[in-house]
Amino acid sequence: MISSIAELISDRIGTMPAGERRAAQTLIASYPLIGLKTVAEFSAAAGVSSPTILRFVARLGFQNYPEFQSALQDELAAQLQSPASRALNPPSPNGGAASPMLEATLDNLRETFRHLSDKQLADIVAKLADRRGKTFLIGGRFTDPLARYMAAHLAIVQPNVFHLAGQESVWRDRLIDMGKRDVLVIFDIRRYQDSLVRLAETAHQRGVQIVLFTDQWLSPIARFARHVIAGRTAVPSAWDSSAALFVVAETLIGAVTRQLEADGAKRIRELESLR
Amino acid sequence: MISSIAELISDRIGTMPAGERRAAQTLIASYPLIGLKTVAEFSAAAGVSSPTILRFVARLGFQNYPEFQSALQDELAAQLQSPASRALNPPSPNGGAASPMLEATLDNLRETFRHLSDKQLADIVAKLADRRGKTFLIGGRFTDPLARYMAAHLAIVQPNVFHLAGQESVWRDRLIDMGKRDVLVIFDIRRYQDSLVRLAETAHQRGVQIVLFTDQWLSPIARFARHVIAGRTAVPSAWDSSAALFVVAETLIGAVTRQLEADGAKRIRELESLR
DNA sequence: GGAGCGCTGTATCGTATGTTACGTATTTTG
DNA sequence: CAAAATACGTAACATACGATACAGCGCTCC
Repeated sequence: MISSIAELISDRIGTMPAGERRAAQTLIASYPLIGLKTVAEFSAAAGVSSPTILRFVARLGFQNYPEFQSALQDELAAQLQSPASRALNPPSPNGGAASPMLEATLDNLRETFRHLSDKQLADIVAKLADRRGKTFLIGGRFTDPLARYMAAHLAIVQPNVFHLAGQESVWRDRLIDMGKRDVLVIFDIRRYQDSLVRLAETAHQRGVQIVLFTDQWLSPIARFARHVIAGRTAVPSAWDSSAALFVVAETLIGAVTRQLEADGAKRIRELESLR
Repeated sequence: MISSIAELISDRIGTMPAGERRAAQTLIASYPLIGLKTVAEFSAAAGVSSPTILRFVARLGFQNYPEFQSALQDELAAQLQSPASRALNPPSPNGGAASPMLEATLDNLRETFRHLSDKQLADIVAKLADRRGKTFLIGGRFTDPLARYMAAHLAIVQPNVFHLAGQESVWRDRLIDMGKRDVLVIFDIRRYQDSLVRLAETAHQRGVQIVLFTDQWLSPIARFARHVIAGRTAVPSAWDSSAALFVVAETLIGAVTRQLEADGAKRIRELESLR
């Protein structure tokens, strides 16, 4: 079974004429980057002419050069999705059925945070900790519990935190309460829910800042969002995983709490004396 | 010091207009692959027009689109050269407040699963997938969302799954419905809630099997529980983390679904035909 | 409420890119 | 050794890609 293009090449390199073999070797040498550049650059690097490059990719079975490049990109995508950790990590000490799930989740967490900058988090924290506005939270069919989880914590450290529960018609009416200073935190992963998109659109029109938790394919709500957190959701299961978004939510909860403490919010002091 | 383009983007994303910000978010979400494709594909993925993409790369300081792509490719090249360094990267590339939280969570996950035997998981899965009994789920102040999350999934793959919501007096009455064949899944971490303990005790007396998700110090409910899942909760935050329990829950959800598929449950087949 | 500014998309343009045809060189085979 | 077949590069071509000019729109600030 030949899975990668590199294998395909080494499989057929024996049957190639001299020029094409040089192309193959050049590509393998700095795989796969040369293949992503233009035919002219590739041919120059290999020291052959451009038609030779094209004949080379044709021999590999591709209809044209762009198709070849797309294949390389897809390969790269797959490689980047599941980072090297899988190759490094010792064959899991706990070899059972749980382990692939755990490994995938660990990867998802690392990848999610790798794509998340401190600045972005800091911006969101600043907005959430801004006590001048209200905070609303809502999620989709499977992610609404995450909205509840976040709301449960935030509502303790600051006032004016509301989880939008119940039927669509109910929380749509809450739009009246939302204005420019307010934040709407939405959790929405595939399959994206129309009702949430409509909510987001209306809220956006009212000037509400939207913080969106979504998956890496980005909910259409990203269009209206001020801040987008894209979490990895792929796991070996029939369901997508929201674990990465959950951990980001916990991180934000912690950071907002710390921020409010730093601000010396009276509420925090009162809370501590209550305990 | 700004080294990667991703950093550059998150640094300036705050100063960008809406359209360009969408471009930035799209790129970050599946970094850096979209940026290697054509302007047209990039713009389509981001849901903006091509000129917006070009303005976006111009704002990042690139003279033209090809130059931007070259920069991305160079970055990729450096990354692919030393794949190990990226996965390990102890001096976190993202050294701020988020990282300790992430590290602690990763540790918690690993530790939690290390203390979790396959057999234990298998037993719980078998019980949850047993269609002869009903499944009830409930959680505490902060963990009830986890119960909801689990219920939302389980209720799809099998009938008779109920989340106990609302006031204590309400769900206490549901005890009447519970019998020997039924399962009660309880989430309870510090500070343990008396109301849940009382519920667990009564349910236990009625012969209900209890599956308890708790922290490493074990809720008093452990005394009545048939199965206990102890998750690590310590993180550098004012709050405890439920992430480990969340991931165990997702693992169980996936395993139960797989089990039911293996059992050839009619419901699963019907579900698939519905989609 | 009105004027100005900035952002965004549509449509057009020039060009760099991939593609192909053809002629020459090189190798292979009878 | 000759003749044919294969391989390779040059050059012309067409397409699709990135770039730009312009107009419409919404927003902010007087």
